[in-house]
Amino acid sequence: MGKAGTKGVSRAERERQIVDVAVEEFGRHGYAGVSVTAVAQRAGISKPLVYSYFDSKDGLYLACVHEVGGLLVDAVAAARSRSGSTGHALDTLGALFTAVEQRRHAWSVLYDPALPPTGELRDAVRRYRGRLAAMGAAGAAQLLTRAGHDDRLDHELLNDVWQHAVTAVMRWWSDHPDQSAAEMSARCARLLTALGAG
Amino acid sequence: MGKAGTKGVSRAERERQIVDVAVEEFGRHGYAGVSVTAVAQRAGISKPLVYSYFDSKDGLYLACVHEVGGLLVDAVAAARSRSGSTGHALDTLGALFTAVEQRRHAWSVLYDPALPPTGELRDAVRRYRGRLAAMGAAGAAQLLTRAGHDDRLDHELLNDVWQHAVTAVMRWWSDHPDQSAAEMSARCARLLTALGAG
DNA sequence: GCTGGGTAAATTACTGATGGGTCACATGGT
DNA sequence: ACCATGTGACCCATCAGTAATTTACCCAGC
Repeated sequence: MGKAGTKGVSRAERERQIVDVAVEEFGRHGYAGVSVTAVAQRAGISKPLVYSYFDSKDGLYLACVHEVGGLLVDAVAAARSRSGSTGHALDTLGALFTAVEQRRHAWSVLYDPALPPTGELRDAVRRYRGRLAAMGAAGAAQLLTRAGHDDRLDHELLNDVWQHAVTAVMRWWSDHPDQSAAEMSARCARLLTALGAG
Repeated sequence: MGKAGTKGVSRAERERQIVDVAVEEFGRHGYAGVSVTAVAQRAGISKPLVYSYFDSKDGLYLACVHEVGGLLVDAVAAARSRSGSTGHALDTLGALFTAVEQRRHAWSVLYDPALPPTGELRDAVRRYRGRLAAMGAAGAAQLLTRAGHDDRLDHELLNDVWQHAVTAVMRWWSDHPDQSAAEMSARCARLLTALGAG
């Protein structure tokens, strides 16, 4: 690469570039599978610059978490407010699809199962997951109570299953880049009706 | 540690011990999150012995894959033959629960999303996943065709969602060690009926 | 019944590569 | 001249993988 010296890119702009690259890399290969060097190279800069802006690998991942966490939470909240408090699953899914159509690996950043099990990173991830679960699974709770079940652990488990199901859809979408958000919505609509759930 | 020299443990027995430990470690922390040294320590032996028996880290993981792959495929096959070719999802789940009650991390070994994307390991995992999908999702295919949908990609996606849903249940179970296999079956029965699927 | 060697079961100590993280320094704009 | 932007080179821990060696078991032949 060329010599040192500024290239006319402001810190804020550079941070956005780095986070963009990092979200895709972390989403693809997971926290453990990505090296800071790799992110720096794909962003066209050197490793110390990443550290100068984000302090550590965890700091970089944390920035990604806040980026995609905010995106997803906002999308689901907006969908819920549009379709009333009894938001159906399909509306939530559709909102997620359009929100991440340009950044399809965003979801995986929040749902990497191999994160370091301690520290601030884990806490931030859990907070965002919790907020998504609280919103996305209000409908699930309705389902259960309507069926006469109100076991607390049942609710927990159903939440987990729902979030993993979304993960499955998102990963499948990553493997089928030709599919549009609208097509994904239609596909999920077919699946949901075939399953008999509204 | 003590000196060198045999401790009166045969190779076959030692291999079983190592694979047992490795399945748990790999299931907990994923392929990338486990070092061969850690497996050796938890098995009470030294690293070179692991290499002498399994050649490489991939070789060790491969042994784990065959172990749990065989276990799971056999369990699902038996459940299917018991409940006729139109095996319901609940029977499959119950068979899985009892099969892995003593090794609850087995499923995660087959469904680690961060495996090295090339090589024999990936192929073996894909084979076992494929066999499980073919059996477990025959019922899903019925669901879709009965609802009038026969899109090939829809089937693919539904398969993925089903397998991720099982992953979710298995991970939840790992986090709730007090639950028995029977309780898990009952819980999943409640969830399935609440969802309206049979 | 002892002895001695062949072999299986083990270990300590190394190597080479990679990855997180740091330092001293270089460059460009204002 | 100053500060933000930017880099090459380095440090240290860890990890996959590999000698070289050491100990215990087993079984011939005397």
